[in-house]
Amino acid sequence: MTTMANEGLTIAEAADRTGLTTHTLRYYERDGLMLAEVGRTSAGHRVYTERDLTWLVMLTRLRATGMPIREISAYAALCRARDGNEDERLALLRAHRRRVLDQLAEVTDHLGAIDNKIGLYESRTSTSPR
Amino acid sequence: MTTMANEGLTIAEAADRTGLTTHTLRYYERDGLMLAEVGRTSAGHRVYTERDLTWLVMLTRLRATGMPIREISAYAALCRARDGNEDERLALLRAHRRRVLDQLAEVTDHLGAIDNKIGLYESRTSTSPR
DNA sequence: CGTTGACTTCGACCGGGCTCGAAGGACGAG
DNA sequence: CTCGTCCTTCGAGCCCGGTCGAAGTCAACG
Repeated sequence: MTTMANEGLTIAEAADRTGLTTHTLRYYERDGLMLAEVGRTSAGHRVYTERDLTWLVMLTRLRATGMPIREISAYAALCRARDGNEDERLALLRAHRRRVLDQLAEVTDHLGAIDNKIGLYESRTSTSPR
Repeated sequence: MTTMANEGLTIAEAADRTGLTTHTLRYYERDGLMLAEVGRTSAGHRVYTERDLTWLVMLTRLRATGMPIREISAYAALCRARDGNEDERLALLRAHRRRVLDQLAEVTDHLGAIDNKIGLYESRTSTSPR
């Protein structure tokens, strides 16, 4: 099974392209993380569109920056409710952005301290820096 | 019970000063994360020294930058084995440093994409930026 | 002395985020 | 046909990093 029709990928292809596993894709869908219902073939097999893929990339970014599944689910629900809730979505994203920035700053700070420690070891042993 | 003797804190004081819970402190100790055996009073109560506190701060930094418990345990073990294993410790820290840097870069990248998304919403709704 | 209260150990449990396996259905290749 | 592959659902299991509670001990205060 290569492509199906053209536009419309199998779950395996979607997994390939997103770097997620088929198990994870099904899990995300179950948990209401998809923006829109994932299509099915007559046989009941999932069909992913490019739109789905695009969302999965965004979803992956949100996950990779630490947004909890619950919150992504909430965001997806807002998007699904085609309403004038854009400000809510925006607020959600902005709150996330803030948290990520804070966390970046914190990690950077900790990293500095770790670097100091590394510096101490370097100055005490024969191991040359870098 | 306030201070005990002077220098030498109870677990509750150590918890206060590190921001960890007493449960977590005991858990860390059980898991071999401490640099040196934590002292005990005659009654069997833990006594934390300033040295312990200093290490707990470092430990917290390692955790906050994502070093797994296992690896911290390995590092602590190296430190406990008073040997010429400084190069191993250094290697461990440098590997961690690398991972943290990579992760910072990745998160920053994802954040950029999220910012773009935010920008789109901002340009589409009445909500003012900032 | 008795009561308080902070401590001890031990082992069970929790929440998040997957990860996996069993059982069964479709379909194309040979 | 039959085989093999890929899919389906469902529910259980796993790893991590704590988190909690029960039951017991000890020192100090009144």
